[in-house]
Amino acid sequence: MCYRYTLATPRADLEKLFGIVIPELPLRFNIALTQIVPAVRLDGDTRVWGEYRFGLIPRWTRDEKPAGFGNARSETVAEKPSFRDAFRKRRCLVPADGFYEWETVGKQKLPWRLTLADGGPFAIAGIHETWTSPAGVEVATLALLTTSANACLERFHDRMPVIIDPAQHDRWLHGPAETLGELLVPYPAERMKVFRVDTRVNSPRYDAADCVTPIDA
DNA sequence: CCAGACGTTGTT
DNA sequence: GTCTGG
DNA sequence: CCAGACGTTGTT
DNA sequence: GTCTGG
Repeated sequence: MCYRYTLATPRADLEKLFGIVIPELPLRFNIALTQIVPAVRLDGDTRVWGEYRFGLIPRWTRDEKPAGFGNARSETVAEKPSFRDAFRKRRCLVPADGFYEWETVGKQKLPWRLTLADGGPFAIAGIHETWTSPAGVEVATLALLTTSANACLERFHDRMPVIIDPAQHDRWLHGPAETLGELLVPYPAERMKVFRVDTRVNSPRYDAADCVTPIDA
């Protein structure tokens, strides 16, 4: 699964990956739920950069402060009432350059970071939804799709985020939804790497460059 | 008809 | 233990 | 996902 | 909002 990730890639590299102009953005070393994150979506046929609250809130949610859903299972996203409209009509590409997983050892929670083999940026399959609060405030929200895990996730659990290859970005954004099943698969373990990082990552309030520094396992 | 659910993950 | 916040 | 709060009253 | 259960 994926509830914590990083986006600390220079803007120029993200512009190259997505083929659009991107505004200056802060380097992020520990993105957590409820925070504002960027994503690429379609406006008509044009890719546009937008900002969303991480944690999708279904349109019909009446709570004052709903938590929202950080992840949606790709196997069922097309049917679930909370996600199906977004999956059909509001898919997005969520830029990242790594994500975190935790290994529980006794009482300790030890964080690891997973990246692509070359350490470069990639896109996670996302869906977005606009929620209107009881007070009438509109909030753009998103969730990340998950699939079964590859061997790199073995020591953590059996889910991982769906990573969309650059060659498939257009297909993910344009659909149609019925044809997207083959994109919602585990990324090859051979093209990823995984390494321990400092437990300071555990606190979602800690967001500094040393979050991504490899340490000995 | 109305009420109530609507979701993910990991852990035990 | 359980819920909320990030 | 993990961290941190979880409560009341009166006084400063 | 929409579907399911009673």
